[in-house]
Amino acid sequence: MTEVQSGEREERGGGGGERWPTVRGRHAAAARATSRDVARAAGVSQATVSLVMGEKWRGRVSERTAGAVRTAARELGYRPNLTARSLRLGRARTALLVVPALTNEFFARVYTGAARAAAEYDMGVVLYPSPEGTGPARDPFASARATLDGVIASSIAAEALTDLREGGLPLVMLDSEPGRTDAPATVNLDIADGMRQVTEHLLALGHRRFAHIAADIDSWTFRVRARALAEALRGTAGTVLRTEPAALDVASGRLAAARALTAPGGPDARPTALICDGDVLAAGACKAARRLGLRVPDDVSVTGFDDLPLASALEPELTTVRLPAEAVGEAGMRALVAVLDGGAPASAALPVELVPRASSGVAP
Amino acid sequence: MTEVQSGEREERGGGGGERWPTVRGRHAAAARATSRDVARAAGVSQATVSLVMGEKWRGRVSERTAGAVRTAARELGYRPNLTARSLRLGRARTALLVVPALTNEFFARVYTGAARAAAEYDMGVVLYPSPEGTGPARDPFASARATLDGVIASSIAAEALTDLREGGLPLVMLDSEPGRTDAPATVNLDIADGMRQVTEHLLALGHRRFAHIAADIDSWTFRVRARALAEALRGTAGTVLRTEPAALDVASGRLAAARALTAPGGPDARPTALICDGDVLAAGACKAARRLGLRVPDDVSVTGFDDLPLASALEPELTTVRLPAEAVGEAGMRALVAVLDGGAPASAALPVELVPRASSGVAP
DNA sequence: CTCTTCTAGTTATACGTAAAACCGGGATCG
DNA sequence: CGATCCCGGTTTTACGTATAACTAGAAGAG
Repeated sequence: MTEVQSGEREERGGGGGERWPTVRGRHAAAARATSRDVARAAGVSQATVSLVMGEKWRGRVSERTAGAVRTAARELGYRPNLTARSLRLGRARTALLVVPALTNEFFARVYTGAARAAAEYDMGVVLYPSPEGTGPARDPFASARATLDGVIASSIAAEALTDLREGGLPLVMLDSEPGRTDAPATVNLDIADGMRQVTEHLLALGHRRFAHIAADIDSWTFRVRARALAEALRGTAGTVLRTEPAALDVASGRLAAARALTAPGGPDARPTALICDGDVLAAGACKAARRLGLRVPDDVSVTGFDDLPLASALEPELTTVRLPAEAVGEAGMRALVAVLDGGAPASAALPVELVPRASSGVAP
Repeated sequence: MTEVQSGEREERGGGGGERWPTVRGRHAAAARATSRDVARAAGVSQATVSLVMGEKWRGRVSERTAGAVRTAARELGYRPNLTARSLRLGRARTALLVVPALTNEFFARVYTGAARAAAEYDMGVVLYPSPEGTGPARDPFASARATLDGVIASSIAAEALTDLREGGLPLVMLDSEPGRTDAPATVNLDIADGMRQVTEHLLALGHRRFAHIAADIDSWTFRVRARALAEALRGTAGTVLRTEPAALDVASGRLAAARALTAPGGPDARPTALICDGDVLAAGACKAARRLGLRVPDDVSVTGFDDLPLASALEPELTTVRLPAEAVGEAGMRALVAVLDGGAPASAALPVELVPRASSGVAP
């Protein structure tokens, strides 16, 4: 693999040579049949072909002619040029989905849901793996190689969205603080409820001393979790909550959990439940516990968040919160279409679900 | 969430109403400045704007005028309409990436790599989560909402590609049988070498009785693994290989491994190493071993494939084979660009790397 | 019989851009 | 001094489609 440094590209374009590596000439594929070719073959005008292909020929074209056009189209292997169509219509039927990182399965699933919903509206979704994806693509709108009708931004801080707003396109925010943005529509997960369910599940199992292995990312979803956890504990007397921040990977989770489990005060002060902000962190927490000679869940319960495949691959299987990622993408797409149709701004919050498994048990 | 059945859509479009839910009218955003607007503001012709913005004004436009154009463009917030540009140029600078499932992190990483490489060529990548993604999108070319310059297909059986070939576009195949297709270019992983490394690693640890927990998918990558494994064992006397097929999930891996570990012949005939076709299967295999009271790696070694984050989240951490997924996507994109530039068909095989970790140890 | 309406199309135009072809005038050259 | 060449632009055209505006003929209305 040749390493390619894609450093600063000069804006003035001064020097010699092409601005980009050449991708020249048309390939054989460019010999596609156009609507005019079909028209010629069918002995009609181009407009008629357009009418027939667009299924808009109610009373405008006879059944005979329409049949001839369709036959000709099929024989020539005609496919309408979507670029030309987009230009003509002024709409590309394409949405841009901005996600932090596609390798996070949550976002892959959001994409899947969005793409599925888009297909129902004969729309497409193009991805922009965003800000933190440090690739050379700087401009979301240019990275989409087509005109865009709208933008769906998932889990992006409202502040980081200024360049998206700049485009002036309809914007739907997913998984972001409701009300904080002036986006016409938002779709959120009821994260607070998820955290509440986790907490109550553990309280019901008799736990009183908790540690929150908290993602050290300053975003809405994690702030909500911390708040919901604190509130849920408030209802029960004699609870203790300790918070340990961690980056979102296994190793950090392990370190944070180790800190929580070895805090001064001895075994009697040790938390009996580790509430983690993600399954990945929970995996680390399990490691930490085992390394300290503690059994999960007998000595310490561990809970995750997200319900990744990882959660059921671990041993013991993780108690976690299932997030309807596809549904988020789907709802986001529908919301965008609603906005494009001139609908009123709307917000939705999707329910999440506690999945009790083997990593949580009665308090020791 | 409203459930939406997106069943068969009639091709004839007979009935009443619109074919698709409406997405009508232009949004406020459509009031974008065009090159003509910029021209007017700068007091030049549209052609001049095009020249300046295209960085092709070597000796054609004076520094003064170019400056005026750029100023006007900035003030009007001008962004060239990529759809129009694509139409004019006959190339969309867009490639279609066909993957089996984006939720498989391998493919998410392939996409990431392809997108990064694409950006270097000022190209874009649009996804088509393919055949098995049973969504309503049937037509890869229509699902991309733009004209395409080429197609990159990852891990798709050559037979399933007929409708991709039909488009007549340049095609690059990733991770597929070299020579089997007439694709102008292919990029493969040296899977055989990976399996060889695993086998030799285990042989060196003294293992002689193996079980191959094999993906029950009939694709090139898995056929190669089985063959390479068998060949690698051939060099050593007294080795035993048993094959257990499994679907690509944890539960199936567990069942297959359980079958392998409880086969008749008692502990002396039991395999001491489980070679799994994927980390997910390996996770299942570890579960099976532990459930049978066997310790990993003391009683039985387990190896995976892929080096997903899962591999290092498990306990013990998995010995596995790291696949340079981003590099595959990157090389695929570069190969496509080469083909578009009229280059000769080429094939590449990328090296893979054994990552020895805690799940493999000396034979008991 | 004339006027309207309907049918089944056609002609013409616009979307926004890139680039080929053109063009006026000053400098250069033989 | 006339022909040539560059410089710095402008005019024009084409990409492929969708659709508004038009039209020729037939049928029906009054």
